[in-house]
Amino acid sequence: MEKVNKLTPKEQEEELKKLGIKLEEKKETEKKRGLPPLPNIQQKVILRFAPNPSGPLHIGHARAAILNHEYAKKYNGSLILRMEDTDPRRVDPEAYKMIQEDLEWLGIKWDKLIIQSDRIPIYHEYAKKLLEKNGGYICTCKPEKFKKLKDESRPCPCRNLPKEENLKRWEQMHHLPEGEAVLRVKTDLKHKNPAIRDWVGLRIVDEAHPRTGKKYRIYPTMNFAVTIDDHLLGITHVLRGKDHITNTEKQEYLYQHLEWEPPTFIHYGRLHMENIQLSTSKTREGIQKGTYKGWDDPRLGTIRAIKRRGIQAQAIREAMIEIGAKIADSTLSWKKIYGLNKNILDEMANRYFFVAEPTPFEIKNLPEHLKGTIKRPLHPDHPERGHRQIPFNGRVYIQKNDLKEAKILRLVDAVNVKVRDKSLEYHSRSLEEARKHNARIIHWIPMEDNIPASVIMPNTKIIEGLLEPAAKKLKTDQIVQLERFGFARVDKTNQKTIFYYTHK
RNA sequence: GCUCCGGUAGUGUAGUCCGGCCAAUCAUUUCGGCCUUUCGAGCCGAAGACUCGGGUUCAAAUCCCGGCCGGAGCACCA
Repeated sequence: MEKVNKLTPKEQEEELKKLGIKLEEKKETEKKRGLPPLPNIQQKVILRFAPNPSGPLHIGHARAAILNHEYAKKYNGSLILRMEDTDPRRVDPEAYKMIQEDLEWLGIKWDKLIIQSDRIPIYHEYAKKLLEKNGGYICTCKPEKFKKLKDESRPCPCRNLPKEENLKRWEQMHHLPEGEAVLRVKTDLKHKNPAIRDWVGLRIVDEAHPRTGKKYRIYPTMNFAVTIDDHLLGITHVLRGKDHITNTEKQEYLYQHLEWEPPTFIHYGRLHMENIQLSTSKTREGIQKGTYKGWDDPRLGTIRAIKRRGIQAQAIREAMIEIGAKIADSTLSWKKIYGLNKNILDEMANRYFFVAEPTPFEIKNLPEHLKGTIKRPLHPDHPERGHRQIPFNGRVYIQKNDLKEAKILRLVDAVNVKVRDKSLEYHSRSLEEARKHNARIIHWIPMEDNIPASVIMPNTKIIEGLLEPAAKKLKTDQIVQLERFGFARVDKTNQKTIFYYTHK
């Protein structure tokens, strides 16, 4: 083993060739990765992603969206984006747009967009049908009274009304004040889970809807609207969180009443994100209080925050595919995301010098002929991308923390210097000399030609510094590696270049 | 409290249905070496797990029972 490790990569390769061994096993196992097959594939697979438009998407939504999208692709099926806005009080009018932006960034394409508030008449129509089939009833009981009866598995007086009476009550319901009547779906009053017993399908809401105003007063509940839509849209598989397990059970009664075949339901566990709370309502609160700067505050787990930090959609996608749709909860670690992201970024990000907390020096006794311009590749593995030029005249900024305990330093591609108290003195030129003295190789910035910059860290701390002149060409959204500092995304490029730090 | 569900390395995941080929997969992570004018990348290698206790069986990560731990639901929210 030790012997092998001492060999250079090339020698190792040659050794392998001699022995007739080929390194191809890795590729085979990679092909095995991916999502497990979906059960009950008979016809064209139709899936949906159905968010409540109450804010932009976060990493938890990304899982639902990506999983549905991946399965749709896998089976050449289609994906429907459905906005579930049947509670006027829980709608943020901005969210319709934000959700679509977030999905586009994630690389998710949907075949059809459905907005439930456009479909209220459809739900009313099926409400009537349900009453005609005697699968539901209009209940005018006080909530407390109904709850008491329900908990004792007893029917309320409204339950056994004839359907003609229910249809009449349905018409009257349109003029009743909020809270006075609901349409209940008949289930099993003896069901061991009281929540399932005769659940509410439609209710009166006296609140202007951001999209339809006061046009409607009777809105379906999520369970009612979802069932009708999933059937009408031909959804074959429903992939959703395990918090919907009892909803699935509720919905099954409605499928029975309407004599429809339910889709295949798959529930996955909760997704936590290390050190981050994902709740949209709590995030909104934080923004209103001023704790967060906005939906894209780098401390948040929203898609826009992650994007702003330079995380690639592909990294998120890979992580989600790996987590999959199993029922056990899982915690996504930043390390995992960073690792996946780095694989992508390292290849694409060009390199630049950024000196944090710059300290100025004039190198003493620098031979005149060593002044000039140094050239460094934009990417060490891709010389074809070109080079950047950095003027060197002995007057430089270097990073404060590079001076600690340093005796001899090499300014990369330039010269070696001796560190004395608070000054730098020319020592030698060659790299070999630097190696001999075990000098740390550090980056630097010319004193006359540089660009002010700051890097916003994931905890919102700001690190001030200077950039090399070639960084003038940087444009917003480009991702670079600041050598020896880390990857960062260009956020603004005015007088000063502003970066968002991605990771090491 | 009641009802349901889960528990494989630091994290995620494969294997669990149909017990043996599991001295347990892959990714990420961490560490060591090689290479390198970035502490990056690459290459080589290593570390690290079946929640616990019983039972069934020739044989258990896998089947059964119980404990522990965790989660979900118990709305006129989604």
